[in-house]
Amino acid sequence: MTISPVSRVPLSLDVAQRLRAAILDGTFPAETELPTETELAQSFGVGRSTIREALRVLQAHGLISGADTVSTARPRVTHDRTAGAAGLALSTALQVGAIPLGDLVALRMLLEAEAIRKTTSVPDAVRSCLVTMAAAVENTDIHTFHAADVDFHVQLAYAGGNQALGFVIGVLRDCIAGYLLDALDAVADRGTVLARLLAEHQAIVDALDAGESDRAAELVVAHVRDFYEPETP
Amino acid sequence: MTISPVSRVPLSLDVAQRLRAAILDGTFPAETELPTETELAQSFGVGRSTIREALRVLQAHGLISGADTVSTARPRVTHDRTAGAAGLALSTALQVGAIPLGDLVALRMLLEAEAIRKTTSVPDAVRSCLVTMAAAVENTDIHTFHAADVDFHVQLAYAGGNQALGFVIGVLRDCIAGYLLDALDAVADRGTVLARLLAEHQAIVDALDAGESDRAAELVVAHVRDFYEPETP
DNA sequence: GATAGCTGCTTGTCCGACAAACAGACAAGA
DNA sequence: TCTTGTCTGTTTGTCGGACAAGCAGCTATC
Repeated sequence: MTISPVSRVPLSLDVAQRLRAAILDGTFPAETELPTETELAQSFGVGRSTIREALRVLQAHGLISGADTVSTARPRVTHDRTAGAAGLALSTALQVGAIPLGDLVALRMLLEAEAIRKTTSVPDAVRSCLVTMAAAVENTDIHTFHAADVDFHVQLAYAGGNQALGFVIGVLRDCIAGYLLDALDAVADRGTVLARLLAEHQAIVDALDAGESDRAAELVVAHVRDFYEPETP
Repeated sequence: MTISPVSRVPLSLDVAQRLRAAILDGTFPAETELPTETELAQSFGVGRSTIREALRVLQAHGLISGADTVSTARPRVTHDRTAGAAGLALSTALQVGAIPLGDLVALRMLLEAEAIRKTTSVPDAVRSCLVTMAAAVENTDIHTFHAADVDFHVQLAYAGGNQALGFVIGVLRDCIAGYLLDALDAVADRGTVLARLLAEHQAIVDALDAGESDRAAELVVAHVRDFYEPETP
């Protein structure tokens, strides 16, 4: 009877959990390089392959930066982009059908309305998004427009002052982005649609500038709803 | 010049993405076993280690069931538990993101109020949580009470019908759970506090039973707020 | 002092190996 | 014939070794 570990999780996942805990509790502080794979393997008493699998898991959770961007030979720094990972995971759940799109949209409306209600002044970053969008409308550049659109909403969400709110809205946007782009792609008369969207964004900012947060909240709800339920007039 | 792939992502991540796409587009239907690791390695033209790393990534995304439960030698079936993976990712992001507790609580109040406003009938599961809580009050059993408390709110959140709402509330609860338990631990007169919390939960259910969703929503907001800001009378 | 080359380390990938667990076949006994 | 025990093959989980490529730091040369 050599061993008899408590449960039956593979070593690699166990290591992943321990590494995750070590990162979260600050043993490996943020923006710091982790030890070498070989060092980790030795300190955990496992083989390098096992460590690599564990690192992949952490990477998928966004806790360590690594190969998803450049993957050069530089070791690896610690957590960042966890929000992106969460967005991806949420969007996966969405695609697989675990969560209906309509529910996500409803949630987004609720959150954005609340964030805007709490917003008193419009940050410059939001205004510059409007400028970018306007330029994109000229060129009928869907992708630029969409990027600015996303930025607009996220910036506005954070402007409300509640970081949790801003964060979740950002994740939701990441998650819905695919659908949005597809929808824009499928639209025949893009110029008109983009112009209308731009006008709606502008109206929201105008309402906020006028100090009418509640009206801005209504506008944003309508803005989101209309886009996802174009059939309802 | 043997190859020159577009960017510099490691093979394993590339394989992971292709596998992910294959799963999402139905090449590997749900509840089906994937091919053997060796077969996958051959069909992708890579080594088994590479496939294993890719599989870990998919597993972290919740797209394939594998070792997180039993990890027995049975091959592996496909997607499920993507929501759980998304929850973990979101909660990780929230922890790492150093989001103030107050913001999390505010978000939770907003979401729970909305969920309750949308709730018409109280599910039996929620009522049984009340029973469990009552028993826990008798024994001053903090942990059981807390578990039932969490279950109560999550069940109620899903009762509103919006799965995304329930989902996010569950994640938020996970994030806040640590704080909550600590707070309960620090309380001197636990019996009184638990009894009061139980009464508040009961009042929420009563309001819902009476068809007064709005009042129930107010009660839940007060319930959450009072717990986190005990100084404000 | 500046630059070019060398050396070592680290990652990404592959391969071969082995124990353990499981599935199916196959043979022995009731 | 049916049951049961064994045996073999397959598959996962893990390890170790191997090698190419990129990068850092040092050294030697101009």
